[in-house]
Amino acid sequence: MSASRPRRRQSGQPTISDVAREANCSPMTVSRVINDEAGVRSATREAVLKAIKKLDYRPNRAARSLAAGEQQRIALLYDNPSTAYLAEFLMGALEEANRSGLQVVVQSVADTDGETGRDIISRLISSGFRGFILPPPLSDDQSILDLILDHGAIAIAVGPGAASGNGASVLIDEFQAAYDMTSHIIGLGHRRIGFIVGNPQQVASSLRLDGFRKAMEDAGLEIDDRLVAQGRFTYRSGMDAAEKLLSVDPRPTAIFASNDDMAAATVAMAHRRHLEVPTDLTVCGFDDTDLARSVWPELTTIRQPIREMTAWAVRTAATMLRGKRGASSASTEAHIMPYELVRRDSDTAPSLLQRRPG
Amino acid sequence: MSASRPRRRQSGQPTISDVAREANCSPMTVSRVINDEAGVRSATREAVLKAIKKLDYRPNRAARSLAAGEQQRIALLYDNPSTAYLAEFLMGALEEANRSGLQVVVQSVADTDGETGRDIISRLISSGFRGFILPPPLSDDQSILDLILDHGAIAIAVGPGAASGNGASVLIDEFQAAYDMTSHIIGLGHRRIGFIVGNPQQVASSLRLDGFRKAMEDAGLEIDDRLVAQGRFTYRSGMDAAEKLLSVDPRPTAIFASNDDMAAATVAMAHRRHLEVPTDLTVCGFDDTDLARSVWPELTTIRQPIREMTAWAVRTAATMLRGKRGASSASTEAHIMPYELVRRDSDTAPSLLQRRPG
DNA sequence: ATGAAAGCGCTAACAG
DNA sequence: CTGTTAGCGCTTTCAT
Repeated sequence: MSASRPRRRQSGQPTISDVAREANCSPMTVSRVINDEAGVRSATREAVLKAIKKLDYRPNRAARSLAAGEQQRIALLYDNPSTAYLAEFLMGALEEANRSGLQVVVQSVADTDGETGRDIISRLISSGFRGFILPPPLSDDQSILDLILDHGAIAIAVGPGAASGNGASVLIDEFQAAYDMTSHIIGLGHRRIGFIVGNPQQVASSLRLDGFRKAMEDAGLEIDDRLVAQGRFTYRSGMDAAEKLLSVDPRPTAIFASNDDMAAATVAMAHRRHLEVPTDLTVCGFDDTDLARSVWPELTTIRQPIREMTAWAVRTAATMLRGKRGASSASTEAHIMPYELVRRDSDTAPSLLQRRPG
Repeated sequence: MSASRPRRRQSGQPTISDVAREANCSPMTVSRVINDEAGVRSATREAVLKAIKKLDYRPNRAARSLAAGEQQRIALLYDNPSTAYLAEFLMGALEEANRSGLQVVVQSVADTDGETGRDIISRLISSGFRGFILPPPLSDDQSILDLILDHGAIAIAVGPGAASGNGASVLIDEFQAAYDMTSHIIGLGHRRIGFIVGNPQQVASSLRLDGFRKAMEDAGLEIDDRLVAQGRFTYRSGMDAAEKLLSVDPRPTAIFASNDDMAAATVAMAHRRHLEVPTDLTVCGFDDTDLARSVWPELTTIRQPIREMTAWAVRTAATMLRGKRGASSASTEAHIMPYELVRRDSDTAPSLLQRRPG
């Protein structure tokens, strides 16, 4: 009578039921264990864990998100940061996404034929996105953050100038990092130090400038206004700024650029003007992107753990996405990561000629 | 008797059944339409399509891969290409993956604590990966390609030197591109032209060199062996090579570097030696990565559509993955993409002084 | 050319 | 603390 229809099971992979059988419990208990839910006796948990290991069981993501009805996707928005930064940013995100079992979707927010950033975000939200990761300068745009949060979605700001009132963020102490680098340069014996400011739209820029100013001040050094030039974080803007600084008389013996791209440009400009680095000019950067190790001499810079920061952002988004309730509680978290002054070959003490006593 | 338990349906998203109801057919027919399967009357198909549009139906990926039992993931292997290249590569892959509904996993194949590239690939295959995308220099490694193909998985080579016997690949005509660029430089009036070779492990390197050689030959110019320097595609290696070339007497009036990183390094080195670019030295690159537009002067280079190439690779992988049968037929496909000589500001005719008639 | 039934692997909801 | 049941949205298999 009951002709048993052929079963479909295709991938030899073990399933939750296999584990349950092995551990002598129900699939539900296994589910609880793999989801780290409370309310499982530790003996049972142990048994399940053992069975999982024995069978080398790995949860099937598709089944998981289908059953849970979750849209395990988060959007990585970006608006033209430097390529080097973007590459790091992507790598960090992808690695962690893989680990957390999320799908990340990368979406440019720049001049996408008529659609504004707000349009794009609205569209993403209505297609089911509940999580967004924002690198600078987006992470500083409060109106974008608000737009996302107002729709009940999650926004994680990476490298914003300051932890904003709402939403999670991961950042380094920009002010202190710039302060440290400036102090380092002063410690080398420099007195006339130029500074190249970054994109004015990014709060981190002014923070770095503030750090520079404070360090100079604390060292009792005056800041020549002609020695602070405006840049926009691009190589090109760095060349222009460097040219301006190197034309000042007497010219600076050191230049601290707000990022590596502009520092690399400064080195190039110095060479064009027949100045050796670091002999004639000390040049320091910020970020420690790939570029810092590409140019010659390799740049002394501040290592900002971009990859790790993005990874944290993705991980946090994943966590917040799973814990549906109580969004408000954790959502204001700010995670401050350590930076590091990496000394390489682009800095040295000023030459005797340059050091003008008194 | 039958107390109806609460239903779980969560996402307001329309499902295949909603479409079926709207189109007055069964879910199965809708499934056939969205999968482009044969055997649906065109009238029926139209109706379904209309319903899909009306409801703005979008297939649920999780359900799809669960039911089909497919592992919709492909691995992007990489082994330390330049950051600029990597960023382009990733962007192309991610965009397309999003479109094709695949999950991409990025995996470094470089010195990952004791695990060799082969180990990593074996592990990935046994965790269910059936598709791999390989950028250079991996795309030139026949043993890696074989390893993947032998396991019945799919490998797509991006930018290999030549379309390998088996497996799909996407590339540009490296030889012809280098030939064109060299001809362009010759056309400007240059006679003493230096060339910086790329990483010897990449077949594309020798192809570019061959193109250079052939163009010189066809123009009736002799190649001074001292004017061909070995590099490794890195900025650093470019500096060394440029230094060597610029020390040759009489020095070249133009240098064609095999990629933008080395071209940028050449510009930097020229500046260090107090040569203006392009007035004293024409410098041309290859790839048109971000760097080409970052340095000053902006580089004349060959635009290689990395993003589009990777996108094609992902799309093809997706297609091949879905069409389970007849893997051998399509798997040898080679897709040649167009390149473009992008003229910017780093080239010009040699100055009169440099042009030594006869 | 179309449809009905079953079930992919997992988790929500409700008992016990 | 643990198990039972139903069903997520889709595709397979088989029948018509």
